[in-house]
Amino acid sequence: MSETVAPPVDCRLCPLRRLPIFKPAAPGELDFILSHKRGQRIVPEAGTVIAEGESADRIYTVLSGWAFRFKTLPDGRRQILNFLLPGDIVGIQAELPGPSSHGVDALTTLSLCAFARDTVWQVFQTYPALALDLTWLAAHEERLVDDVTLSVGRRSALERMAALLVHLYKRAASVGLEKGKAVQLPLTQAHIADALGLSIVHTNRTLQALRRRGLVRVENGWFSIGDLRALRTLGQYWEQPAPPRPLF
Amino acid sequence: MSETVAPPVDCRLCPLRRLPIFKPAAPGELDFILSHKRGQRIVPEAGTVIAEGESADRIYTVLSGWAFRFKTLPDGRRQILNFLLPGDIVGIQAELPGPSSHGVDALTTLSLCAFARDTVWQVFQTYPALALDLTWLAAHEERLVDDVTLSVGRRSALERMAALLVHLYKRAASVGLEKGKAVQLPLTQAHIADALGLSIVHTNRTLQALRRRGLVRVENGWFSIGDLRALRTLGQYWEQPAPPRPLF
DNA sequence: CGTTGATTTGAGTAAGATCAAGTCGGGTGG
DNA sequence: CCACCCGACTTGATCTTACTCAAATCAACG
Repeated sequence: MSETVAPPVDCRLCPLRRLPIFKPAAPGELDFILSHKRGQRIVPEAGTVIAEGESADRIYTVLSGWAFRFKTLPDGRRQILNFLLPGDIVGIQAELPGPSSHGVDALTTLSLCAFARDTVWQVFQTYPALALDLTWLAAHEERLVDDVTLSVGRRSALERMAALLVHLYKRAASVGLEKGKAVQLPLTQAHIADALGLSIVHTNRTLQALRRRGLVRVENGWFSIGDLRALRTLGQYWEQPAPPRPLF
Repeated sequence: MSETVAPPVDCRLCPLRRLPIFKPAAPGELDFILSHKRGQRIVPEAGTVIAEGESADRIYTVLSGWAFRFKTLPDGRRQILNFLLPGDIVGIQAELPGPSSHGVDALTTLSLCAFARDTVWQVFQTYPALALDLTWLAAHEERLVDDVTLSVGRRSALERMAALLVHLYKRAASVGLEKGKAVQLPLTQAHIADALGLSIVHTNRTLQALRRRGLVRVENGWFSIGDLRALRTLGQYWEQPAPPRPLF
């Protein structure tokens, strides 16, 4: 897997920080983060960020691109746990040393800001506020997984699909990936199936059902929502309004 | 809901700390924790610890008893996200102020050690190592939810049941709830159904299938495992060996 | 005893899985 | 340029798992 490590992007110029969903960094924090940064890691489309069951010595922030977290059963069945977009952090949940209980794969070319694992400890020792931010990010991720669990456990296929699409659309839009009324959706139907706990065939038919009803449009990698209200109602999906989130 | 607030149990005498799965507290930490403790909260069986959608001003550690975390859809369908046993922490994931995205109910009479929410911030400011422990506990919980998601999304009913029972047995045993070869299982089949994303009827039949095969025994609230190896194989469930965990 | 909640059983149904062929592009090599 | 290949997507048919509906049993409890 051809990978690149590029010179670090200067955090003070980070394009993500200009987005309104991220809260501004406190004085000093940005310099601290920058000083601990170990460079960019570029993972190609479909590449492995963290292999399931291997221990990683880095943690990352997604600078650009899409990825996903997953687990597999010994016999190969895979469940996608959540998706990672710019601003998300990769690998704090593996805080305890030892093998990662999940894998992370890239959906698109992925640019990651890399940090040594023990940066976490430095943060806790010297920037309690930033440490709390990290914990916030971890807790936020858990919340996303909670939602997925609810979906997979208790929503019908159609409802799951509706909820997932609204979720992804909103998240992509919130990090500036909306172009007009559409966002790029770099997922194959196999990914969607693994995220929803469905077979590929049924995923296909379910997606078609939503299309037929005019609720969503999907065309060569882009997708847009035809009727947001109807999709939300169908999926019983309303995310709680989110205050600006930290960006590590 | 009749509730009690009792005088705090002295953390230095906490019976949980003697269990081998918990790592010893560093000097000073125990006094710190004790000094921030706001007393015991006793929640009766089936009582509400945190109502879904309400903001809680406390966080808790489970001293004794069982509870569970759940989410519901607007139409009432419920998904149990994970179970809480002695030593687990309740409510850090709601670190951001605002309504809790999940509810917590007691399965048995529950004894909780209560702390003010801003204790978290105090911890981060004054005991970085303890703060890291809190984050570890949060990350650990996420891992449990990851497992549930995998189960609900990709395991068959029988596999899910097998995996859940092994999981619960091991956890109960690890906090000293094993009596001989059995542990008390304070769940109704409705709880199991909501944890596995199944209907009650199917849960019942699935459980019977495991019983018929001699893999588990369940009798009036107690349960024991007939064939651990077979259950693990059936459920494709092997937890990773866990180092001693922090206890807040 | 009567009530209530939990568990169990039976019968019929439906959602979603599986199996098996397609189609439809976008490359690649000849 | 064209044949072919491969992966993603579709479609149809059939099968299974798990859901729903309905009712019976059972135990605890007042």
